[in-house]
Amino acid sequence: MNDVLLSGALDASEKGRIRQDNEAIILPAAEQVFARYGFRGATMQQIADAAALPKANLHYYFGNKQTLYLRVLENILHDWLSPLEAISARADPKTALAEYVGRKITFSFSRPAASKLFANEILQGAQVVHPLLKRDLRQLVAEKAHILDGWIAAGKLRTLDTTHFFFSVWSMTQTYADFDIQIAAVSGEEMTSEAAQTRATAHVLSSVWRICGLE
Amino acid sequence: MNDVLLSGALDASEKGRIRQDNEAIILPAAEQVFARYGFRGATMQQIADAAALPKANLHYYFGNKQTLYLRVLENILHDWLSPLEAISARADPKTALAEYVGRKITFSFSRPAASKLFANEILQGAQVVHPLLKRDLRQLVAEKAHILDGWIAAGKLRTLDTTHFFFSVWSMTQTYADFDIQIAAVSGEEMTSEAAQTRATAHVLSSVWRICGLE
DNA sequence: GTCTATATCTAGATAGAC
DNA sequence: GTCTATCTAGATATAGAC
Repeated sequence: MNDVLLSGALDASEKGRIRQDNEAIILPAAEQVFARYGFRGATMQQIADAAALPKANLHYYFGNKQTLYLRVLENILHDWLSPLEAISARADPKTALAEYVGRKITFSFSRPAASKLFANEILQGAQVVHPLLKRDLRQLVAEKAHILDGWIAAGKLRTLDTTHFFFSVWSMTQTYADFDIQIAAVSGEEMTSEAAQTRATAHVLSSVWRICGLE
Repeated sequence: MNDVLLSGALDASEKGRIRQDNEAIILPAAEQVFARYGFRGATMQQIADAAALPKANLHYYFGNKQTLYLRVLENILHDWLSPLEAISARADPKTALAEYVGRKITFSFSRPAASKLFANEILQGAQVVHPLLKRDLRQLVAEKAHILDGWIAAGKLRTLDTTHFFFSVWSMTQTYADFDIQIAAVSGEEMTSEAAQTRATAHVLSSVWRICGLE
């Protein structure tokens, strides 16, 4: 007799492994669906279909829709924020900005669903991430803006509003993910090809440099 | 006896007036709710509550949710597009761009819900407006990019990708509506004050001018 | 740990009295 | 033209056999 099959009993490590595997299937599926419809518009059934699992399994692993949404959002936040590391006081301004813009736009092209989910979250009131924006992101931007102000004082950059500068860079880079459909429709080509992405990156980087008086 | 009250009969002009009045109450309420939750996330009950009318009245005036959404979106599209009029071949480049950026950012500050609804529509797949983007908007942008290319050829502007330039200007200006919550959280102030809006406009305009080599 | 069947609630939409 | 009551479909969530 096979007790494992009959009773469903699994030893601790096996149980953990199965859970890990299934969560790794469910979370990306949920990211896609939440990205497209927002929290309220997304349905557990759609996510289940995208993951090719019965709907009940999602509840077994995540309890409820809200928790699943939180888990997906957590995974995104780190990757959304990490490009800011490129801006450090010691770095060369032009190189640092190139790395920052490059990492932001690479995120848009490689994980458009993640960017869209974040956009939906903010657009729909930032119910979940508002505390994080108000504390952590505000603090982080203040630090990085201070570094830019230092570069301006040292005559390395033209004068500009360094806080609004970040709003501009975020929007110019994220638009390639969030508004990809509009961009494809207007430009007449999908931005999936290497060449198209290189062209977009060159345009944004050149724009950012010009804003800073570096070109 | 008052036949009007008892039978509900109204003469044609009165019927039209009541309809006009009620639609004028329902449409802005619908704009707010669709902007916040997208088409699928929004509920007719929420819209009814926002309009302070029974839910059945929405169906009486608009038939169904889809039609109501279409009517709201139609009202937005014209105002979203019209700033492009500022770009004309005969205009002075610096003045034309100032007017264009000014009108785009004014739209963001004066009608944030309209901008958000449009953003949600694109973000969630552009189910409704995709044909319009692919035909009308593409054509319009091609014309305006051609004008900018002419200015570049005439040495009035620095070399730049004039199509991607529009993606950048749209994103930089619309971010003040679509991501207003993030901007308020990070900058520490609501962008509702005259002074804050003037500062944002100055930053974006100056950035656009620098991208074009006009400053 | 899986998955069918189901309970419960809320959505869009309509009927019909007023 | 208004609005309560209600229909039906589809949503989240759970029970319970396997």
